[in-house]
Formats: sequence, structure tokens, C-alpha cells
Amino acid sequence: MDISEVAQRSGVPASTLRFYEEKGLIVSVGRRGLRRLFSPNVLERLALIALGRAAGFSLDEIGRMFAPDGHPEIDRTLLASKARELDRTIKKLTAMRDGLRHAAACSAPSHMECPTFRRLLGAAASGTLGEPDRKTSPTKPRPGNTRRTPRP
Amino acid sequence: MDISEVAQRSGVPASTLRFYEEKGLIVSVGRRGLRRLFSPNVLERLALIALGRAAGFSLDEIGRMFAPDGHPEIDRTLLASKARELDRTIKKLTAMRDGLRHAAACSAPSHMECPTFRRLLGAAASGTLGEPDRKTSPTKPRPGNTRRTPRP
DNA sequence: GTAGAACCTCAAGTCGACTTGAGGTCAAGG
DNA sequence: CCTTGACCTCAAGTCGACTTGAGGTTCTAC
Repeated sequence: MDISEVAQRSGVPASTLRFYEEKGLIVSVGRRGLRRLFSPNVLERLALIALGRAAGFSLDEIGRMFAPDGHPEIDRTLLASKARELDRTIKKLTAMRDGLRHAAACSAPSHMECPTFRRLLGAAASGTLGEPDRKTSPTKPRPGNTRRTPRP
Repeated sequence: MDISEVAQRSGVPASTLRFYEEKGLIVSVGRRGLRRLFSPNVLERLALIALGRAAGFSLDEIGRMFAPDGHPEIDRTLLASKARELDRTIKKLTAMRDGLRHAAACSAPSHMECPTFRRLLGAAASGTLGEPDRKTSPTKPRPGNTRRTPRP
């Protein structure tokens, strides 16, 4: 498969595939002229990468999950600890969600007069709610390259 | 209060306070010589900012929540929509957490042979799990300025 | 009156995960 | 044979939220 086919099948832009290769996350099995050739295995690999990313692992962490010989060698304790971390995050987000819901529905004239809101505020001020997530803005699906269409 | 007192009381580094002022998120009520003077109100404001950040709002979004006259003027539908967004995130994270937990405990020789894991993999590949969060690494509390100690 | 701590400004750097752009190469179709 | 378009490389840019550093000013204490 050449790069555009991988891009199409996986939904990962070609530029990203080159970037991943450079980082050692995927490998091409050769070249035809200048062009990379990929084995279909790369698709599974990309799925694994997507999963890792969705779970909150960095590309570097993901890279370390693949044994030098190639296929995944994932430390189960690492997974468990990520699960615990997610669990903590979930709890915080749940508290936030409930607080926001309440604040949205609360009939107090100003939010500052709502006890629920003030309680949340206190938690935020004390850092209990933790550092915020930095997520790619939800309203703007992705700048530039849209998935599955590497650009005409 | 001068900047270091605000920093101490709020846990927000002085550099960040200057940055926030520049962005229009907080205001100083004057200067003594060159030095900024803050009213105690700024502490509540900072708490509000922290809360907003924890809820996943960007600084720009937070800025828009304060009416030009000063105090918060928060659109309740905005809160509700953020609550819904958080709810979606929570559901995804919960799925991930459960998947990771299973994978961590699963006795299949390789993760690739575990059906639960493969199901998760499929979800990740199809984008169902959404774009990942970019959160400040949990193991590295924060580079540089530690809270409450602006540096000797 | 003078040292030095604390503050100031402004420009530039950082981090992660990519994207973009300029300029070059190559293979297949007409 | 020649065009064209898909691919290549490498450097630089982007985004958000800050931090860092150099170089300058000022308040406070001795």
C-alpha cells in the first residue's frame, strides 16, 4: 500500500503518517522509487496508536509500548495505572458537570449567590479540581486536513 | 495588595497574573510607582478563572463571560452546553477506563487476542472515542514555578 | 545613602502533535 | 517525449497558556 491508501483506510493524513514514521511509531516496508510502501499491518498499528492517544498516552509513551522487535508489549500495570488516572479524572469531571448543571438551572439572580456554585468555586480555587484538560476545541473539528480526504 | 500577595493567596504565579492582566482577565486598580496594586476582588476573579479552566473553557471564553463592566455575566445555556460536553467526555473516558481495566487484568497471552481489547481498538480506529485530551502530564506536577513559592 | 530585594517591560522560548510550504523527484499516461 | 500529479525532504509555522531572561526601575531596610 502506498501512503495515500493508508491515509484513506485509516483516516490519518499522509503528513501524520510521515511524522509517525519519523518518530518511529510506524515503519514503512520499503520504497518504490521515493515512495514509501506500507504493509497492511500498519493499519492495526495505527489503531493501537489511536487507542493509546484516546486513553491519554503521549506519542512517546506509546512508542515505548512497542517492543523493539515490532509488536505490542504493553505493561499491564501501566494500563492499570492509566485506568486509575482516568478514574480520578472522571470523578472530577463528574463533579464539574453536576456543578455546571446546577448553575445553569439555578434561579439565584447571580451565580455568586448560589451556594452550590460557590462551593465549586472554592474547590477550583484550592486546586482540588486539578489542572484543566487541553483538548482540541470541540466546535472546530480540525483545522486543515479533514480525515479521509487528504486534499484534492 | 501587591502582586506577590495575590500570588501567595491565590497560588497563581506573578508571571501568570501579569499575563492575565494583559489578556484582560483581571485588572489592577492602580500602581504604586511601577508596581501593580490589586483589590481583594481579584481573588474571587481568579477563583472564577480557575473554575472556568477546570471546566474546560479557554481563557478567551472565560474573558467573554465577564461583562465589560466587570462582574460575571454567565450565559446559562453556555454552562448547560458545557455540562453536556463534559457528559460526553465522561462517557468516553468511562469506556476507556473499563477497557483498560479489563486489558490490564485479561489473561490472554497478547492483548491482541482479547476480544474486549479488540473492540476498544475498533472504536479507537473509527474515531468513536474522539480526539484525545491534551492534559499537562500527571507525573510532572508543573515545570518551574511551584505554587505558593514564587521562587527565592 | 546605598545595597539589594522585589517589581517592571518586552521579546522570545517552551511543550506536544502536527501542518504547511517551498522546492525537488519520479512514474505512468497521452 | 513530455506533462502532470502524487510523492518526497527539510525547515518552519501553529495553537494555547504560560514561563524565562535580559535589562531597567523602585521601594525598604540598614
